[in-house]
Amino acid sequence: MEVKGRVSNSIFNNNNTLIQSEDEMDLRRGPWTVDEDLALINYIANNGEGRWNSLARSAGLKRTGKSCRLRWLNYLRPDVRRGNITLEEQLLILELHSRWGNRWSKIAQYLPGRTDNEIKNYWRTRVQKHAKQLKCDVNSKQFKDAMRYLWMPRLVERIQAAAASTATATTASPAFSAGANTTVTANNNTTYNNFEVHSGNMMLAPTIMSNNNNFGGSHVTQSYTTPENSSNGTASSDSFGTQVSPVSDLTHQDYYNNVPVGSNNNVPNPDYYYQQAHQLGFSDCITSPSGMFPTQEMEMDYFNSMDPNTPWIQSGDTTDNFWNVDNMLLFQQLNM
DNA sequence: AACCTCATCAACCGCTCATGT
DNA sequence: TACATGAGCGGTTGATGAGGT
Repeated sequence: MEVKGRVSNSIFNNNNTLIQSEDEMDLRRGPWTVDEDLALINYIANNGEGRWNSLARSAGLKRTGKSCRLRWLNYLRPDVRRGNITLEEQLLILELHSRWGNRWSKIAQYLPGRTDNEIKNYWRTRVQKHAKQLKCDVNSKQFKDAMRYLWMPRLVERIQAAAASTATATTASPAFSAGANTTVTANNNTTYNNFEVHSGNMMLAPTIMSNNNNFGGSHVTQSYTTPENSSNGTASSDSFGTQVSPVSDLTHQDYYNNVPVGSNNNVPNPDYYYQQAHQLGFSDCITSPSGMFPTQEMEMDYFNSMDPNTPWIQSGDTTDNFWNVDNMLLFQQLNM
């Protein structure tokens, strides 16, 4: 397939004499062919990259310099990492995006081998999908809270679980504790079914058995203890001193050096996210009534905004759903 | 089998910033 | 200092394939 298009600049020689006007040029657009790729790779191998407009001409490519640069950086570069975004990478993207917003190229610097384009695509297709499911804007406070206090800790747990299952032949330690009651009554007598224990803090599931969507004044009156949690309340205060460096001048290695790791030593400590909330002034984080949100207000905002028909439980890709198969099973057990 | 919908991702576009003259 | 050019960034588009009906 050959797609021809106009270019934005005419070509001049060293004497600034017009060699070829825009209209005379016959530039290709659209998908790159294997031959074009080879031409670009060979040229860069011999001459290096940079000066993309002249490179395109010298390499005999009927492409704009921009197009060559993009093709090289996003696809042909030898250190481009391909394949699915890992859990660790997902976590990092969420974390860094919460700091920097849509600074894709900056975020990409912290994910070796990943391109800004790839991260941007990930964000648009996966993350924004969740926002859509929750019927809230991806930049809204509610969604950011959900991301920080639901999604990210969940990712950390799953990373830990994966690491644990790799490290030992035994079953990965469950992030959830059985035996918790299935019904919780709030101050306003709203009854919540279908909750789970989440890193020792109870997390309300979306199925809220209430006739009243207004959470005014409500909070959950029970808390739960898990093996992980048993140390949270006491030890975490000591570890609050661990901080990630200020945003501006972190290097990629700095970042990894500063994110506290759990006992596994390879993965971040899930407490980290709760600790960060604490540092932000949400000192109720760990002991909040529901354990889910740093403040009751956040919890109310979040649940008030939720549509009871939100499709939280979905089939398909479990790598980025809040509710994966494990959670579903627990969910069912708790409600038998 | 044909059609439709949706997710994914490569590629393009317009803009800004940096650098050279 | 002003202008031209190249490089890079973020937003958007469109081709493609997978899955559902």
